[in-house]
Amino acid sequence: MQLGRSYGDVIPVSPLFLSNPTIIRRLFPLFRHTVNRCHKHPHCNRRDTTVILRRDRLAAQPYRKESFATVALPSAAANQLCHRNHLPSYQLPYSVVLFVHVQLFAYDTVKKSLTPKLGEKSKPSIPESLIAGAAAGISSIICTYPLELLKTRLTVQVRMSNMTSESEEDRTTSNKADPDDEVSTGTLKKGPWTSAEDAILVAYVTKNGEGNWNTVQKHSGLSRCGKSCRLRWANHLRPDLKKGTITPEEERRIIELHAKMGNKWARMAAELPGRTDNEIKNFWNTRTKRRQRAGLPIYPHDICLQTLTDNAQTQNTATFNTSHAEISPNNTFACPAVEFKRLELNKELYIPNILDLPGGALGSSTCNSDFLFPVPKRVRRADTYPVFDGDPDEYFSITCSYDQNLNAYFNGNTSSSSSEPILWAQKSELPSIQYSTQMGSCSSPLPSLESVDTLIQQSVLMGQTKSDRDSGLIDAVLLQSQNLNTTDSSSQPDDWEAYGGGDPLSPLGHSAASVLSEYTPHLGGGSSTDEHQSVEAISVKHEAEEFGAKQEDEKPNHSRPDFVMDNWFGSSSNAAEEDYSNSDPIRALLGDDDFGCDISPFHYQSTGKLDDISEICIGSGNR
DNA sequence: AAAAGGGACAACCGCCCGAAG
DNA sequence: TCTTCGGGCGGTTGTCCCTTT
Repeated sequence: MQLGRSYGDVIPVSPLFLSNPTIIRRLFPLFRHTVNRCHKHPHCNRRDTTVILRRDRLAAQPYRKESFATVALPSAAANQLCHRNHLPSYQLPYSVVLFVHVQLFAYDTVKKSLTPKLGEKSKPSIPESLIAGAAAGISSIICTYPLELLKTRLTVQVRMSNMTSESEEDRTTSNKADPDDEVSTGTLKKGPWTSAEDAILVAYVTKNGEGNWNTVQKHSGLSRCGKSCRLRWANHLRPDLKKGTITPEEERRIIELHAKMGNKWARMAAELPGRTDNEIKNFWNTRTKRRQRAGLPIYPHDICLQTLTDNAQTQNTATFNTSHAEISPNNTFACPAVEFKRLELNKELYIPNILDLPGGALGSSTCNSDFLFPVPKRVRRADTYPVFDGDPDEYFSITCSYDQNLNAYFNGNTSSSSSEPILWAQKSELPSIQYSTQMGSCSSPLPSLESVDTLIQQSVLMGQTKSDRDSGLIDAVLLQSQNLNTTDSSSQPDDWEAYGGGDPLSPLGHSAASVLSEYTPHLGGGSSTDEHQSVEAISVKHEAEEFGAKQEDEKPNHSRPDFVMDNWFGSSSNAAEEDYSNSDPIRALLGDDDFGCDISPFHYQSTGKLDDISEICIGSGNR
């Protein structure tokens, strides 16, 4: 299967993925999949399923992708899953879960930790913000990535598979460049971003919105300057970014825009949703270079003619206006001499065919000289714009030849192409360099591979320890609380219970989701009203709209995770409730069904349904 | 099959500009 | 007027991957 430059979007999944109806119903629209026999073992009845993320649909439904997260599995379970599914050991299985599940788990974990056991002395009163912060922290480190960042992870894993035995020398080098060193020294970090930094930035922007980039460092702990944060967000992490190569339609639009605007990449990006100025600039420069090398014109003739016509009309309009209205100070008719002068200068270098030039440059006196002749700095006759070869279809016959599937996708016509491979390449979400020095062996990724992973493993395995309170985070909360509460708190009401409202099982009035979104320590800073609207609440609103908001009379709390799940997964039937109450959510979280081993000794009183969990084995796909 | 070369691309940095205080 | 900040853009670098040898 040809996937272009990027192969990270191919995800072999376990059979459980296919057997879970809710996952299929909710996730599969985001994927294309093909089922293949197991080639490794001829007599094996198992079928491999190759799943490809459909980023066009992800982009069309941003609120859905926000609501899923991936969770790393403990290594033992991961190895077992790989073994069962005949996957190489370097492929790390992940669970795909609803983010609200993770939040609920974090909530209950914190709650359990802070609730005094029978006969135990009651704990000091703990500020709500600290409790919520602890839950938020646990949630964030359990979640490996939102689904949208899955590809980043995929790329890393593929790299790991290719790294057989990196020398210790390289590790030493990587240690020297340890970002922690820079953090400790207080200097601002430069260079590629790590996924951990990305996660922090995403969390910060999700919480506080865009803008005030210089405060990001102060409030989030990132050792990055504001501009670096802004660029990272704008060019890489923004959820509305359209990933993938430029489509022919976009390409044509870029050409048109460039013919009108010149190198105004930001303005062009504004006309192309999901594309960044940098992306367009890179595309244009590459395209220009390529076409110059091939001796092809920069602008197809039809665009030249179209722009020429447009500008002629504009000029007529302008002429009409100038004869009937006041002459604006901005009207460039006021200074034609400048344009003529520059035109003469350029004529000395190259007298182009009319079709070689952007129509805007030719037809309008309002254009600037740079765009009139966007020639390279070192002008050689062969490097200037070649004469159009006269074939009107030359340009788009090339691009359209591989675009039929694309058109089907972007036009929403998927029926005819559902069995076709995705032919365009997907962009890698992170610079590859950032992992290259940190990769260890294939079978056991180094903790330094990603600090996030380490945290995840620790977090997921937290319950395997003797005490749930082994979490340093919770200990820190307790410690800080004790510092804050110098008075005896035994007589004070249980804030946690009070916070949770009347429901002894669920976080009711302040759901875990709302708690997490409302109180996030070290991230708080702004105070806009939007900050109190959790991502989940937003998702619920979208979902409620989509499903007609049927239960208005019941006036559900839209921020409640159980409301989310009811809306997403249809029913709140008794059977479902029973199922949920009987399940061990962490077992489900870790894909227990598929492992058949005890990998989750949590004794967890669930507050949410966790019947829609499944694994994704992240690996090298077709490589 | 392996190595080398080169194109394509992503992403970063630095400089500059305009707006706001 | 100066400073700060956000943003735009050009240039550059490093990596991936395909093609050629």
